[in-house]
Amino acid sequence: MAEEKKLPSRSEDFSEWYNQLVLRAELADYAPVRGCMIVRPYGWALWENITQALDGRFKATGHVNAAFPLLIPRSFIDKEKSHVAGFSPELAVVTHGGGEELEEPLVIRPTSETIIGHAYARWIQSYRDLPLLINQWNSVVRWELRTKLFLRTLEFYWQEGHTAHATAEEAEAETRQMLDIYADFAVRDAAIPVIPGRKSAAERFAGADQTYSIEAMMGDGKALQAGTSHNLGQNFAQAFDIRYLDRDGALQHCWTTSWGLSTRFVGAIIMVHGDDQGLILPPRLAPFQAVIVPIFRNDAEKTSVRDAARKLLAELSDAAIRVKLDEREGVSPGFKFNDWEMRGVPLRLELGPRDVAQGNVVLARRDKPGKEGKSIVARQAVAASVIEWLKEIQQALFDRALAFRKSRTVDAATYGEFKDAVAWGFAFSWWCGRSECEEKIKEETMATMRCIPLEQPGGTGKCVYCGAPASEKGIFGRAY
RNA sequence: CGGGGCGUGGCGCAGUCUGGUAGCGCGCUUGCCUUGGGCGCAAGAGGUCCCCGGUUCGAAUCCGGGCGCCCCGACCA
Repeated sequence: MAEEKKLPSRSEDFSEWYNQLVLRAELADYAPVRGCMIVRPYGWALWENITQALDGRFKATGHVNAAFPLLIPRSFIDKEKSHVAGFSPELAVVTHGGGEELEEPLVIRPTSETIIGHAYARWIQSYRDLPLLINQWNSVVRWELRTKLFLRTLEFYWQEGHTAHATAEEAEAETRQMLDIYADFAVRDAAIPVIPGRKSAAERFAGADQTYSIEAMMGDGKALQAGTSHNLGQNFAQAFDIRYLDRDGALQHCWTTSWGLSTRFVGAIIMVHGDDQGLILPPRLAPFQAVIVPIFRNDAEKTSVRDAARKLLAELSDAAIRVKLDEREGVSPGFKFNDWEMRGVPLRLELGPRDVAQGNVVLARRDKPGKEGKSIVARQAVAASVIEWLKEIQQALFDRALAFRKSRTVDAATYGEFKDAVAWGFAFSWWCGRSECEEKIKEETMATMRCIPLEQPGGTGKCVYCGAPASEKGIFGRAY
């Protein structure tokens, strides 16, 4: 078989493996504008499943969806001083409309804190209006210098939740609740182990008092921030006059939060689970959980196999399994096997004349290559087996990813150990909390403080860089 | 913005050094044959050689300028 049919090896050239996989699995394509991405139907189907998994959780916790405008007056961005500093360099600005130069330039939203803050100021009068819990699904634009499909594109799709509360405690509880929701989604639906934690001041969102994130380790040992939740304190409330009258008749500023998870997460799924054959999708998010490949030699066999395959399709669909029957003409079963493996379908069902005659179906799981992952299942037990196997695969993917992360995470106590650790994975080390140490580490090792995990070992130690007393350990790693 | 690579049918590339008929593989179309791991055979379709200017009898090729894309760093979800 020709080399060009294969992906570059994941272990030899992770970056190129990733790029080609995204294109060949037909998740996305390059757009005419640099750094922009066309999300193809298969990629969008995956994203839709992500959105549904999250949206259900948002609604279950009292959030509602709305839509705010794409265009924001330039002056809005300038109202919150650290927000301006953080976002100005990467704004796309509209200067003309209807053939005329605009009096005030409009920016294409890089995030919507400002325009939503403006609306909240008008909507919130009383403590009775609180909390206000709104989410929106949209796309935003940030003029990034270096882009990569899904991981960092000029325009990306995401959800951004924006809430306003009466007290600091409520805002903090909301911020943490949403972080928990992201972590739960990542673990249960995407089979991606994540480390929930607090960001350092240097890594904080522009305009936030506190930023939390879930951090995941990719298949090359690098870190990816997979979701963020910000406690904005009263910063935006003050900048946009979001105030309410409390029970005692006193005028108070609100406490606000924002939280987001983007199409970047698709990149995480690819980089955590994929292998040299292509994608491996977690069953709970896979557009197709199973694919049926019919096999036949002549017209007589074709008819009987096709009829059997269609019955099987109906039966599995009735069992609420997302299943696809591949009836494409003119391509061999072998081609289809490879094709669906590239696309990461968790389970393949092979149905040929032998199987029809013997009342069997051959099941092949995507996460175990070759013969090891194949078994023959009695026809009447197929639906039950598929459901069982999908659960098993979901769990196996998580277990494998967690084992991988553990194998590449070192409790580095010395700076020497630390440098070795971040060259290929994570270091979990004591940190004094000073930005100077963080900065030096970054300069010398290219590793950044990913987060201070919520889960701490307790006790105290010495900063891995400067040796000063430290009360918390941080996760460090090279990041996307 | 620094470093590197590259622009030639849809995709991947050769041809550029040394100017002279635009080529190969894959893909695509049609027909036959195949189908249990990326089938085979045959016949076809498809190209402003990134753009502009210059040199020349003649430019994909040489010279000048521009544009774009990808990769690696700094910034970032």
